[in-house]
Amino acid sequence: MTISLTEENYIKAIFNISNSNNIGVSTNSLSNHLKNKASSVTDMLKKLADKKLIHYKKYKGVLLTPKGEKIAINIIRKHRLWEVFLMEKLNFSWDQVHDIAEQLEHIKSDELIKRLDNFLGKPTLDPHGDPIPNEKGKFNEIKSMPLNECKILKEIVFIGVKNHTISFLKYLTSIGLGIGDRFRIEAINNFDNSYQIKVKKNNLVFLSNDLASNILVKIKNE
Amino acid sequence: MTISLTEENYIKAIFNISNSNNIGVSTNSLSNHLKNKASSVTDMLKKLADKKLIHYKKYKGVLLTPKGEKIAINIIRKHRLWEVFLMEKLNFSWDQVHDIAEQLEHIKSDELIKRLDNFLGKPTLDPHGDPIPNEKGKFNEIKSMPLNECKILKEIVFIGVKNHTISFLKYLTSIGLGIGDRFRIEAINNFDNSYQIKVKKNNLVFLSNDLASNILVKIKNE
DNA sequence: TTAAATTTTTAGACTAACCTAAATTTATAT
DNA sequence: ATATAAATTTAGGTTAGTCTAAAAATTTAA
Repeated sequence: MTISLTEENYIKAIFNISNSNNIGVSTNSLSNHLKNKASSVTDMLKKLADKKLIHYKKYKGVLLTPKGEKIAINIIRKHRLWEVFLMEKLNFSWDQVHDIAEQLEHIKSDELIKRLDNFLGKPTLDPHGDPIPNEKGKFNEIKSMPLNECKILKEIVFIGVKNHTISFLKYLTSIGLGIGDRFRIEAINNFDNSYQIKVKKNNLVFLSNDLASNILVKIKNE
Repeated sequence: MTISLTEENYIKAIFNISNSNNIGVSTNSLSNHLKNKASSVTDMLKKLADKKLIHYKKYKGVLLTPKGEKIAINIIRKHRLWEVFLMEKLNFSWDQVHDIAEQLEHIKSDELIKRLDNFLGKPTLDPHGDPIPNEKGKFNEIKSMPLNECKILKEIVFIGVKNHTISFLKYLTSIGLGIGDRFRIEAINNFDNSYQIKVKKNNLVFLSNDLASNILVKIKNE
């Protein structure tokens, strides 16, 4: 069975949305995500259901079948491996890799991905701290929390982002924050729940609660 | 102006055919090359002509405009750079790289190609000995001749192939012949113009004239 | 130089993936 | 509980790229 580029993008979108919401994916959420009209989405859902890639009942939202999920995970694996390649080997910055990987993820060759994985040293995390599923599709889940859930002053490790927009990533770079960096919560302002943190030897940085909610961290030594 | 993947493939085909025949490309030759019906080709030719990528006059065959040629050369540059990557970095063999590069050549990012080129050390030849056009589209033409034009026993350098099929490439590998290798013409059989050559310390190998016509060589020290 | 063969184009249809507008179903709010 | 709002689907249309069959132009060969 061949799966078109467009079908791949729908499957990936269903996976991403259901993974963050953990419930049946609505037609409208897909329509927003893919910037297509809801009626176009309905058309495609019928097609994917015919191919047994999703469970679809009119008006009830969709979920991937195991077969669909396998395809989704493989695309994500390819996307993240290519991101590592672009950053590690071609020296792109973490805010430049997404759009190119969005194209590369559709290249069809299992052998290519196997060799790329080896070439990169079988990485388990992509440049944004997201886990790379292994060849069998298993994710190595990392326990993390949004920074704004830390309510005490502590030494913290920055391990990922929730928001992947270029501007957000560039902002983090501008305040000297990169994946794996340690920093300290110096103050939490209780009037607006904003944060003051100190990254390495840099000056104090103020972060709104909203911003902090998009920074994934773990407590040092935990 | 955006150019679809299909349009890119037509442009590339026109370039390749006109470069080997050096004359206007016929509808039928494109039809054969692309394995599409001639009527489909005609449709696309009209579209490419509207976009000023080809010169097209009904029944008269086509040629690329400078604009079209620039696009063709860029695709070839990308194709060949990716082939070098696949072989040099991912250890694919020279008979495996074509099909994957056929997909990778359509990835759109000038920055990516610039960085890939640098990463690979700005190679000038691909794994089959074909020249890689530089960023400005200039080919470094190598003077070569088909082996079957050598009529005297000589020391020879293997620098390219005319036939790029997997089976031909595998055959050359099986007799120990790789790009850059030197070998000696030990005999030319005048009844059928077949060749006997000695590659390194290997035994004598017999090559039909037809086979020899697909092996591009230069005379050593010329 | 004209008839036959070949090549190319035109005409009309199909599919995938999109769209708008209207109809239908489900959710929400008095 | 029912009217209104929101979400979803259906109906019908468009475009890109393909196809088959028929018509037209060009080439070839007697």
